[in-house]
Amino acid sequence: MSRLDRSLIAGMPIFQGMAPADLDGILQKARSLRIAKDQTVFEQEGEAHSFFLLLDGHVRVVKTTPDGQQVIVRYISPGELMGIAHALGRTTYPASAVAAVDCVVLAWPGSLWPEMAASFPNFGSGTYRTVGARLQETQARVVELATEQVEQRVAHALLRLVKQTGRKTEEGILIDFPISRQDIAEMTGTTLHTVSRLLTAWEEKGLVKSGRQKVTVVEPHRLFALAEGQADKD
Amino acid sequence: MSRLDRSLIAGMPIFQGMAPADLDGILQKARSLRIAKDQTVFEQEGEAHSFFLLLDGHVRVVKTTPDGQQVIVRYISPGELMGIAHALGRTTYPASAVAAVDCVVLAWPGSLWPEMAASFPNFGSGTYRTVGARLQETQARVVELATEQVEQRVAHALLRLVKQTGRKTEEGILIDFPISRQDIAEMTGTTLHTVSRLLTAWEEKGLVKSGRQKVTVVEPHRLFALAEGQADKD
DNA sequence: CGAGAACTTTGATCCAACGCAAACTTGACT
DNA sequence: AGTCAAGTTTGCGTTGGATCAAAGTTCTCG
Repeated sequence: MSRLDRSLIAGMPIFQGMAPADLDGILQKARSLRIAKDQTVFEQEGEAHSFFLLLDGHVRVVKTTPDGQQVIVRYISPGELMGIAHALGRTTYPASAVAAVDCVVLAWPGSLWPEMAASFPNFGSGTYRTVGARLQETQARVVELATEQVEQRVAHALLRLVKQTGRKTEEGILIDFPISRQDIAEMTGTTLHTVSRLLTAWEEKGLVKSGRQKVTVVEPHRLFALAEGQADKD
Repeated sequence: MSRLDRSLIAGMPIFQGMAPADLDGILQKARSLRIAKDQTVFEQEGEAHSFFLLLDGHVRVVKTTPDGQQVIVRYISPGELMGIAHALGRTTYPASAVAAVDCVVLAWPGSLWPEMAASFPNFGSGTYRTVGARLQETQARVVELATEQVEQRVAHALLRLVKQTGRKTEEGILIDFPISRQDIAEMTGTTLHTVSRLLTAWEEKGLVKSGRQKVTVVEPHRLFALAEGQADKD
């Protein structure tokens, strides 16, 4: 296994304000893994043996219902923790994590969590801040699902992805990993058919450009207005 | 202000395993407040000056959208913390808390949060466990809203309330505070009309008994089956 | 480069649930 | 005990999206 350099993680919010020696200590305990596209990092209901930090790539966190329906809980971007079941006092993962593209992750044995949080207070509190932030996002989503129409929900979902992982191109802001109509449907509680119709309609109005597993937001402001419920003229 | 006795809080999970002296220390810094029914404990967007522990009563936590729609995020039962914006690094409350009945709460200045978490590690970690648990519940709700029909969602909501605050009566398990059709609608993302129709239908089948601001679950098992998607015979 | 798999589009139909409207019931307050 | 407000029920028309069905595209890989 190759040696892990502290520069890999030094810039990340979670490790903010930690001494270089501490970073090295943390890295010493980590394994780094390469996860091929469509492979899972961890599996729902599986024994929570590890927790992870995404170094490179994009991962989608998916919950599957007993009857096989899937809901995408969130997308993980580089620098974010995932599989932190241990921090929540769970012994099993509440969702699966699937690589949306080839990924590189760091993994620590879950049993290390308590001592890491204790030895590196910044790491512990950073994790809790992450959990708190996710609670708020998730509650915002509950409000969306409970009060908004599909069109607004899909618009919000795209805007969130743009903010999280948008990459500027000459056409607009591209969502920086392959994402299908089905994926968007699973983020918003609708069907791929409805998403397809919405994207087509938006494309005709010049709000977005989209193709196979690819969405570019051309006019974020108008899409935002739409997300907030103001119907778009023309 | 009356003296607060440590027996008030000694049995609560959050304060588990804390020395009597610590409990006294914590209580010393608390004010106790009486909140009349329908009064707010704290208000969405308001400066997060305090965090709270519910001693007695029931509180509903409500988010209001810009266009005035309301969503009930959760009900708080005695022994639970609320308004812990500070623990999440917020300076403003993300929702309002309204007393569903006359309540008694303890309040601490929000500025005290960091030192309390530091001086009483059990209290700090207990809070984080609470936040983690709420994240999981909230994610479960997202899955519900995204995949289930209204009937299943309402059934799930009632079962959750029964579990949280159910009181046995000779008719069945009563939800132990006044709750209107409108409230149930705001918990499940539907309308009071639909809730009313569902309750009427369930009452005819003998699953529940309900009246003005009152719901009793007569046959939890059958309601559960319904919540899981198995249609109820007859 | 040709075939098949994966993804997307589009049309047609249907229905769960909403929105509106009006009546009814229950409790609270005077 | 009578009035009013708050909460609930119920009917009816409408509709946003789901579902079903089929064709069209774009990749991938042998």
